[in-house]
Amino acid sequence: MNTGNSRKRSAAATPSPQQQQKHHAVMEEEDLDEDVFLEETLLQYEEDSQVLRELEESNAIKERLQKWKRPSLSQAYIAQTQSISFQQLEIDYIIAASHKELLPNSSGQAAILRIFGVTKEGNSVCCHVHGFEPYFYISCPPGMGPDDISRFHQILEGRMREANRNSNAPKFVRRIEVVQKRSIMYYQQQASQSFLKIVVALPTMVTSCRGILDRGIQIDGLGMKSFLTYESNVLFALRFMIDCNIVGGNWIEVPVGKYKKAARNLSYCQLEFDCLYSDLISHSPEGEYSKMAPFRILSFDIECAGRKGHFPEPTQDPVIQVANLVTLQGQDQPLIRNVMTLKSCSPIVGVDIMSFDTEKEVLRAWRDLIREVDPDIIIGYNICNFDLPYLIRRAEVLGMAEFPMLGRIRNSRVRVKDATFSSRQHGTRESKEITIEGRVQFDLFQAVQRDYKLSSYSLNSVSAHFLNEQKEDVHHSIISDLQNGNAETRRRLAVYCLKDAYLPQRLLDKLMFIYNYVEMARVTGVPISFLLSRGQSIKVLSQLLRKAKQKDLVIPNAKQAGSEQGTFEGATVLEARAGFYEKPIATLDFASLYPSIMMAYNLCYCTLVTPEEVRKLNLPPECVNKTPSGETFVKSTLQKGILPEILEELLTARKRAKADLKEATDPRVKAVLDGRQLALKISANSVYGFTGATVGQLPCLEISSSVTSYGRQMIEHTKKLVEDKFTVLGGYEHNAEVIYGDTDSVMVQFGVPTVEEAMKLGREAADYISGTFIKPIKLEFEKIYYPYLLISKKRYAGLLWTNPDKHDKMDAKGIETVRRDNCLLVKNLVTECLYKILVDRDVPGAVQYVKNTISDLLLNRMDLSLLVITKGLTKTGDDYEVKTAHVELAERMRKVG
DNA sequence: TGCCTGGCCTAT
DNA sequence: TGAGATAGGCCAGGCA
Repeated sequence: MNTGNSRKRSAAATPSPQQQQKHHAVMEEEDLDEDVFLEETLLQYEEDSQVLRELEESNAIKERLQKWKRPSLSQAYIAQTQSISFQQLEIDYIIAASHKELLPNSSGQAAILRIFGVTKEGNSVCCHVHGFEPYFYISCPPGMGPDDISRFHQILEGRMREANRNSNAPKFVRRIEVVQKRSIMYYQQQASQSFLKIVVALPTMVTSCRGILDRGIQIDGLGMKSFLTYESNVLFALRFMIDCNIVGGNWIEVPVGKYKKAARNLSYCQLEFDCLYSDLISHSPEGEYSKMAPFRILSFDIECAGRKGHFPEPTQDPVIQVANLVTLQGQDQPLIRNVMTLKSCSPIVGVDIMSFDTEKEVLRAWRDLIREVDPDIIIGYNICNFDLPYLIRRAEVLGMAEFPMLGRIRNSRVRVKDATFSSRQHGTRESKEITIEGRVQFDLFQAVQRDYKLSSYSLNSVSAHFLNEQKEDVHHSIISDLQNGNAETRRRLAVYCLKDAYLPQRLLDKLMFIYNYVEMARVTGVPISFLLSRGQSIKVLSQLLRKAKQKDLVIPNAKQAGSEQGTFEGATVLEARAGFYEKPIATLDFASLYPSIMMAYNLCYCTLVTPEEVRKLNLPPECVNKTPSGETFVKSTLQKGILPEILEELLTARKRAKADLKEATDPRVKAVLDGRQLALKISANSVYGFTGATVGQLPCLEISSSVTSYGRQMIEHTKKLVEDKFTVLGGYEHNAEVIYGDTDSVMVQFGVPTVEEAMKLGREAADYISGTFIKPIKLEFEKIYYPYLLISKKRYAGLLWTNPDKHDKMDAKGIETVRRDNCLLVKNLVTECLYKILVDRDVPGAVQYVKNTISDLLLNRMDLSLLVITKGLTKTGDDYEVKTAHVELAERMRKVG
């Protein structure tokens, strides 16, 4: 890599001194934030950094600061003659006094939303949004008139005051409106009914108010009455996004005249202003607005001088180096390469080295870098659970109160919270939650762990896997020695540290995380930060709330809405006729099985009919479907389900994205589109899981058990149809046999000897059977396995063919070769066996191979202990058990063969 | 030795 | 207040 070259390029990207000068003149005239910003920054240095003040004189520092800074604001922004468009990355809110000018009739404290983002020129934005109020719904008791509502309001206000005695809020319940809505639960004949929209002063009051209504309140004439609340568990920032049609990572525009420049800057952002929520224009992410702003991405890594044999602890072990890499989104070379070292460090070509005498200065310099560079996204490897908490704790230990001001809000500290994330999918994980206001944290460790199944998640092995690149070879144990050496040894450490900052950036690019995550945020509507910190269900809920809002439906907050807790029956796995098949096996698959079932049978919360209602309403049989699990849903002629509608939109959008992807030539556009089609597919598949999540937001087991019951029926139907139609009696050469099938697939032996013939029959069968199902359920011919080794349910291997000329690859499912709980020896042994069986077609040879390998190992125990790290060996200390397991495996293969 | 249970990991 | 689902194979370890 030519670092000299990239340095020149990055220098050209920042404005020339002359340009700066020009802006400066204008700015002085207008007394603008740029200038104030600079002044305040310098003041800050005087306050808390003596060393920097001394160096302030030096040109090197000025140059460095110049390079770190964002591009200056253009004239039009400064003069406020242009609307402000920016890509939003983060939205949060604060509690503060209402804006007098924008909301003259309001008083007291209010929630003010803050949207952080970047303009297409690369200027940072902090937009304070006023006037959006927290609210939720309850259904309106019948016969409630305006007087009753006003009385109800008074009672509720009183109860709220009682429950929040420490609060000095002038008012809790701002107002109660009657609105026409309908619950999303169950099919209902009347178009809508009255609901009360309860608007409260602050977001936290929603929870408190819900509690009161849950427990019940005394109402004249009605007695003690408890209320089911609706949409009372929607996080305030998400509520705002939904109501304003804002999706994660989209572009927002505030027209000229609609924004007021803040009198005092609360943030370090270049453009900071106030506006009303009703004046925001949210652009859907299409065309120009599907592009990405040039975010600033900081990748960093720290090194600590741990004591020998101990993992570094912030209470004792100092931070000795911090490496930083700053890259603009969309560029392939970093803008800044920097290392901060404790004690001197020899130069590294193309790297800005800052050396300090004390650890405090190192930490302070890093804080200053964050402030000056102003990154939108902070990345690294395991930064959320190691580097960031370590830095913060370490600064605490050193008594540096000024350190943890890393966010975009002036004088505001980062917040650290212990959090646990537990799901059946990922298990229970302890983690630290660190809030850095206005900046997105993206931990590559978390992202890779979520999105990829690997045997090891160390930075080294992940880099080797995806990048074919390894870490610099420096062992932990010698870090302290390198630090205590000289400028040369510390240079070696710095190179290591830099590489650890460089690899996460490479992974981010290679795996296209920015594109994929921004697209996921856009498709599902949640903020980007939710994608790493929250589960799958918030994404479905966000889509559901958006769709429900369009249709004037409201979502109840009840945990077991409409379904008794419990478990439900899943999919059918057809009996596996274990064996070694030397004739081609055709695989027929249902495309997106569960989504298409939900669409075909209109399964939704709002189409479900309770057994009592079925009797009461006396619905004509042609208007309803009774599912194989015994539930009733109305057909779309009476009421179209919103889950099916969401799914249709997701799947048609995916088709379009895939079509556009074919047309696209620009690699960036391609990346966006590929990220989008992936996000759309994942989203469609998680809707079913959402309805079956008994500990989720809106479980509905009637839906999920109906989905699986249709699935079971379909796979049995498919098996029967294939075996009935493709027979000698039916005019075919052989009788077809379904030898296996799982959930949405059947494996068929048509009896023909060639791949080509099997493909032809596979296609014919898929078309024929598809014709017997309701749209959009479709059975597709997918691939041929030839030969095919079926060991048992969920365990098989075969050579996979998608065209008749040559096989694509060897494919193995569920076998030791794909499992991560076996030692490498077992894995390699079995892979070799499969190769011999499937490619060489030599089953006795495979068995002999296993026996030979094992007896070799028996002869050489040394090799064994080096190679085998098995559960059997480590747990029992008896390696013989492990070997019997291998022999058994070989025996089984022999039997099967 | 066979039978059962819990833990782990995978298939879909 | 935060968490997609079930089916199923195989092993370790306890017990008789």
